[in-house]
Order: sequence, then C-alpha cells, then structure tokens
Amino acid sequence: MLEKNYNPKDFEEKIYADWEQSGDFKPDMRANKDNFAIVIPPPNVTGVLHMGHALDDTLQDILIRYNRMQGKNVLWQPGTDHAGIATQMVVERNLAKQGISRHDLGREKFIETVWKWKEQSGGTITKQLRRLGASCDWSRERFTMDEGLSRAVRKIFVNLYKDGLIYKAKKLVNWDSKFLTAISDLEVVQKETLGKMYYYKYPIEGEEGEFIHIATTRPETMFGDTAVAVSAKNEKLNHLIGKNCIIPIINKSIPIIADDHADPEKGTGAVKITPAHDFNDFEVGKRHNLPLVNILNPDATLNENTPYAGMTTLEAREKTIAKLTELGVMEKIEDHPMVIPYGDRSGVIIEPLMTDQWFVDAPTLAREAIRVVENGEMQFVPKSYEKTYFEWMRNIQPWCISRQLWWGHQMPIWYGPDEHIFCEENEEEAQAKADKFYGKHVELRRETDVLDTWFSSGLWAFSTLGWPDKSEYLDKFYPTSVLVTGFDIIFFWVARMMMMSMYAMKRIPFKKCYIHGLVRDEKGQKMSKSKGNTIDPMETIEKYGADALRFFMAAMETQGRDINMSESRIAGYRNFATKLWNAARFCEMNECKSIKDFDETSAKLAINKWIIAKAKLATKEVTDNLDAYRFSEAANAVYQFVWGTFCDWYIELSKPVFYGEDESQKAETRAVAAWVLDRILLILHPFMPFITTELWNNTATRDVKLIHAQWIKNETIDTNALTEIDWAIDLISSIRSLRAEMNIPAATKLVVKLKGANAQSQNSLKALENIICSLARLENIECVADNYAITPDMVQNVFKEATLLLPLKGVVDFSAERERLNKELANLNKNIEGYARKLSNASFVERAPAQVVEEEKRRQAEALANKEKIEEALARIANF
RNA sequence: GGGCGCUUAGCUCAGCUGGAAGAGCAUCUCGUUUACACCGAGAGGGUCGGGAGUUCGAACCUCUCAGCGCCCACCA
Repeated sequence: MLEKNYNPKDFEEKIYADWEQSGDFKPDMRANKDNFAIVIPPPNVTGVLHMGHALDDTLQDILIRYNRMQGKNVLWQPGTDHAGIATQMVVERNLAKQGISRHDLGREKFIETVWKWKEQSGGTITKQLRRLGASCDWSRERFTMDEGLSRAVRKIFVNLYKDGLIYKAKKLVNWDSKFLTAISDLEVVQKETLGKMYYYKYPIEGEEGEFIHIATTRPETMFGDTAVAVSAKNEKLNHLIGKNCIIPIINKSIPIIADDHADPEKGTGAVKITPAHDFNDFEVGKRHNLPLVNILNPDATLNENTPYAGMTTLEAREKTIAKLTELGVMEKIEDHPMVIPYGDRSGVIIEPLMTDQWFVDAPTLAREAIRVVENGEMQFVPKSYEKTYFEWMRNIQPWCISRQLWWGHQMPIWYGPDEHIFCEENEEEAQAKADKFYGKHVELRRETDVLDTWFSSGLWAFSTLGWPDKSEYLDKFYPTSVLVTGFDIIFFWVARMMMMSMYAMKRIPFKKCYIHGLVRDEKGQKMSKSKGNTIDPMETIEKYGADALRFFMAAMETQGRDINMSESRIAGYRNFATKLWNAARFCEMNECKSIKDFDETSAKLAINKWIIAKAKLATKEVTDNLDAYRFSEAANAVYQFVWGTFCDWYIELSKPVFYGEDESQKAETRAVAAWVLDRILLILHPFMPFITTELWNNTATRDVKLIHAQWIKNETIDTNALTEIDWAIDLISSIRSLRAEMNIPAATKLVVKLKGANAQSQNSLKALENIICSLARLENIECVADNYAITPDMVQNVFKEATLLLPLKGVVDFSAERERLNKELANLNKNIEGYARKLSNASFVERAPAQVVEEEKRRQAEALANKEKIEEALARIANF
C-alpha cells in the first residue's frame, strides 16, 4: 500500500542503501557486453557539495543509469582530489586558530595533520553524492594521493623527464607571496582596478638638465630597472638611444636601448625595463642581454637591492614617490584603470619572480591532443567548445608544475652532491643510479617541491582504472565513454587529461566531452560564499527531495547555457513527483496490477491503444534526446507524458471504464494502466531514481530491480491508434472552452448536436459517447444528418464550428460570443485575401514544394468553409 | 585587441532539418467529480532586440546596428 502522501524522506536514503549494499552499481565484469564508463570529476576531498556538483553529477548519473538500463556493462568511477593549495590552506587556517603555523610542526608532522583532516572530513562529499542518488561504484573509490595513483604520477613524471618533456629552469613565474609558491598561469585571475600612473624623469648621464620621461604604475620597481627602452622609430626620443640615464635615489646608470616594445603612442614613449619583475621586460632583457636585478623577497617585501629593504611594495611605493618629489623629478600622478593579477586561492597580488621551477613542455604534448580533436576522435558537446580548446592549446605555454607546498605529490627528483639530477620512480633506484654515476655511495637530497594538483588529475582517466598495472578495468573501460564537466574546467583539466592521456596511453581519455554551464542564483549572479548567495543542495534535498533537485537540473540543462536556480521551479518538480505518486495511488486503488509478460498489442479499447502508442512515443522521444545529450528535452518529454497525457487524460478517460459495468473492459484497462505506469517508471528512472524505485517496489511484479530493468528501444508504434482519441480530446477541450467562454456553470449538463459527421466519425462518437459525455459534462451528444463530414482536424476549434453546439439548458448570453465571432470573421477575411494573393503568385506555385502549395490550398478552402459557418452561426444566434 | 555566446510571453527560459510561435512560474475566471488543492477546467499575454538581404516561405540562413554576458591576451 502506498502512503497517502508523497514524502521522499521516507524512502530515499533507504533505497540508496539497498542499491549500494546489493552491489547494484558494480559492473558485471564477466559479461561480454558493451561497455560504458564515466570517471567522475574528482571533487576536493575535504570539500562539500555545491550546486555545481549537483548539476554535474546529476547529468552523469542520468547517463550512467540510462546506459545501465540498456544492459551495458557500466562503470561510474568515483574518487576525490587532494587539491593541493586548497586543502593545505584549510588545514593551515585551522592550525592558525590554535596559534600554530605549519613551520612550527615541520613538514612531516604537518602532512600527518592533513591526512588526519582528510580522514575526518573526507567522507562528507561522498556521503552527499550518495544522498543525491549518484550510482558510483564506491567499492572502487580512489584518491589522488592513494599509493596506486601516486605510483602513476611518479611513473609519468619519470617518463616525461627522460623524454625531455619535463625540465627545470630559472624563469620568471607567477609567485604567490602568501603561500610562498609558484602557481600556473591559470591560477592567476586578472582584476580590474583603478590605480595610478606615475610620471617622473631620469636624468641623462653627462648631459646636465637633460631628462628622459618615464611613466609607470609601479615606481618602486625602479630599483630593479636595468635599462630604459625607446622605439627606434620614435623621432622625438630616438636621439637618446645609446646614451645612459641615471636611476634617481640609487644613482645607478642604465642604458637607453632601442626596442619596439616601447610604443611611441603610449605613456611617454619611453619604458623603464625591469626584467626580473615583468614578463614583457623579461623578454626585452633577453633580447638585449640585460642583467636581472631581483628586488623582492619571497614574501613580496623589498630586499637589500633596494634602499627600502623589508618594506611592502605599497610602503616602498609611498617612500619612492616622496623621495622622487623631494628630488624634483616627480612630474605628475594620474588615475589609471589597470588590471592587476591576483592568486585565485590566496587573493594576494601575484608578483612575477625569478625562481628555479619545473616545467612540462606543454606545447609538445599539445600537438597530439589537438590532433585527436581535429580529426573527431574526441568530440566536444556542444561542438563550439572545441574552438575554445584549440585556441588555448595552440597558444599554450610551458606549464609550471612545481609548487613550494607540502601537501601533494613530492617530485621524484634527487640531487647528488654536485646538484646532478636523478629522476627515478623511487629512492632506491635513484640511489643505485647515483652510486653508479659517482662510482661510490653518495648522500642524495630529495627535491622538496610538490606537483601541481592538476598533474595527478590529468592522469585520472587511466590512473583510477589501475594504470600502470595491467588491469581488466583498463581493458574494458578505457577510453571512457564521456567526460561531463563545466566549461571553467576545460583548461585546468580537460586539456591536461588530453595531453597526459595522449602521452601515456597514446589514446584519448574519453570519446566525448560534455560541457555544461555554471549554476547561478535566481538573479543570474554567480554564486559565491562572499556574496552569501549560495544555496546548499543538501538543504534543497531536505526540503523537496533529491528527485526534485535532480529533475530540475536535467530540465534546465540546455547546451551551452548557464542555469539559474529557481526554488519555485524545484517546487514544481516536487509537485510533479507528487502528481506521479497520486497517479500510482489511483492505479493501486483500481487494482491495476501489472501482468507478467503482458502483451500490450492485444489491447482492444481505443483509450488503451491510444495511451500505449503515446507511451511508446514518449519513450522514443526520451531515448532520442538522451542519445543526443539534450537533457532538457528528454526531461520535458517525460514530464509532458506523465502529467499532460497520462494524468490529465488517460486517468480521466479510464474512469468511465472503472466505474462502469463491463468487466472485460475493466480487466484490460487495469492491465494497460499498470503497463503504462511500469513504462513511466522505466523512462523516468534516470532522472528520478528514488520515487520510481519506491513505486516500482510497490507496484511492479517484474522480478527485476528497476535499476537493472531493460530500456526499450526501436518499438513499433501503432500511430493509427492515436487519431480517434486525439479527436475526442479536441472535441472535449473545445466544448469545455466554449462552456467557460459562455459562462455556463459546470453543473449544467449540455446537449450537443454534432452536425455532419461521416460514418467513421459517427462510429467514433458512438464508441466514445460515454467518455465524451462524462468528461465534457454533457447530457448527451448526437449527430445530426448533414452534408459535410467531420474530420479530426476540423474540430480543432469549435468556434469555427459554432453551429455544432447548441446549449439547450441554462441561460446563455451570446453578446460576447457575437463580438468574438465578428472578430474571427474579420480575421478570416484577412487570411482569405492572403491565401488568394499567395496562390496567384506564379513564383510560389511553381517553386514551392507541391505539398506546400496543396497545404495552402487546403487552408484556403478551410478558411472559406469556416467563414461560411461563422456567418451561419451569427445568423443563428441573432435570435438570442 | 582575439574568441565565444546571448537578446523569444510579466519572470526564467525551450524551440534540433527554414514550413501557421512553446513550457514552467506568475496573473485572471470558474471549480460538478473520491488519485492528487503540492489539484482540476478555462482564459489573457509575443512586431521572436532594430534594420537590410537571401527565399515561394525566416525566431532559425547572410550582412549590419544596438545592448548584455563570458573566456583569452595586453595595457609603461
């Protein structure tokens, strides 16, 4: 017995526990079937589920369940990411509350603390994924710092190193002065800020009273200047090229050089060159062999190469300006809108800094990764994202992979006494190589840097499946079927997976990459903790059920667009679940038990044949749309069928049967209703796994669990079964509409005389009389002999057939109707003119497809007939 | 500067191959009826951002103008 009220909390968690305990999420490895696999984008191990995950993982679960129901061998590979900086940051913050810094603990103790934190909070997000209904194979859960995955990381690293694709270099990198580490270009966010432009002048050496005018936004970097550049084409200034100028305050002489980096149109036309602190200047410096003067400490304070050692850049800037003013070389200060780089995690200004770092030769790795997208081996859905991908990949820069952090994969690099590098998968091998290299035992020192988190994420598609070991999972499931992720992750992850997979496996990591948008708040604003506009998916689930949230995500997911949260809409989908719940109760109350191996094609009754055809059409629609990754279309197809067709019409149409006398009709209708409900649960299951399973367990008699029930493809559909009932529905709708328009009370039973009607329609009417009278609240309906026939599409709007309906009971005011008919008539006249014009257009008649012309003629004829009828109707009601 | 996308009902958005404009929510009217008021029936509401072009036919294709958003790069 179903409870009276739909209450998802009663069963959602229970059902999930059953699935997981019964091993329903595990692939059947013995079976020789088609394989389908998705690797989950690993959430941060210590994170909590947000709406972005809810979207991402709902879409994946839909695909997973849909494919599982097609009898495929399905694996959804779950796991979490160690998220280097993010996790280290959280743990450091916790320690800070106790007044402890990571340096107090030391590296080993600190890492231990992080592991403890991981043990303690690491299960949160996976629990939340379960609550959402994600049918991952949890027995295979992986973590990027697992022994197996770490081994994969070391192996790839060593291979890349030995292939010359990883190298160490002293380069200008993005330096995060809060975390004291280098970060990659992608982890830098540019922010629009209103800054200032400072204009001042450097005296020309040996020429009293001569100056070169400089403009800069960062005067404090002048102590690192090693040249001033002027374009050779700059007529006003190029006479200074070759001379020297003096940096004030420190009185250092630097050359004035010719370089086109100095745009005569910008600033003063002369640019101070600070090669150690600016990416452009670095390039200029390389071209001219300029010395590098580093003026910053790692914490972004100025160092002893400046007069202001120990000061922050802002403090030093103040000092510098004051001093320049005092020296009389300061000219002016202007407001200047500019873009300043910040660390995406630390939020501090990122300084370009010269340091030793490790790089992956991304441009080389990108070549294969580009090729397999160009030739269509890996396809983006929507396709337009491949442009974004190409754009980035074709301009890719070496990837800085070393991080001066503690939490992460420590690089498999050892240094000998003379700094000779040994790169091996483990310490023993490195030691052996070193001993051999030096001809004696030596002490090795391991590189302390760890790898960028995305290095290990890049291996995720194959490392989780068991690589570098031989693995059945790898054989069956690699390349995986599809990767589902947000557009903001294309560069961070998709691109790197492509590069790493093409390098390590020589094969693509996934055949398709489905990219979705962001989940925003109701107003379309990006959700963020700082704005306080985040919505916790767990609270939404608590309030409306996981099914409602999932359906919302699916129904809103249209390719290439962001999703705005809408509580009213989620409520709407909870209502949808309630509706289905009540429809199932209706079936239960009328003893609609599903019959094992019921042959639905044996149904005789028109309404039953009709709903069966409709159900099959809905199935096809869902199937086609899911195959094309059109989630919203698929979801809406089920929604429309369940609510608009099954509940609104079929249940109502079945009532006269259930409340009638004919037992054989009743029996058939019971079986068919049960069959349809069964079908609904089947096609709705990927979207709403909980309610469908709960109902299935209560109503279905099939001895298979819904999660494994067979999806039905390529059925034959008896579309002829649609006509009669569709006609009746149009008729009923029209009568209802007319009744409302004419203000006839619902209680008033009408007598309807249907004028015309050919033999077939008369038969239909006879057969469906009960239904039509009951649903349209009629006393009776009868056909009146006449000279024109009724076809289903003629009854689309009864107003066009106004003479068909003559209310005999109740007082009816026709004035509104008269007005309406007159309007209709005017419209019709306009249309008739239009048709005539079109049909007399020789170009149209000759060039449009014959059927289109026919259609136009048919419409013209119809319009003319309608016109006649309306005129007739007007004449009739003239007496009222 | 380069790229991508958006503009359709009051709101949020669908609309796939060019063939008589759709959904949900909101609004208004009415509710006989035992699956459901988290409901039912009905209604109103659109110059598909503006303009031009291609076509027998354009929300859809082309050009153009305007507005909005995102990504990348740069800005002394």
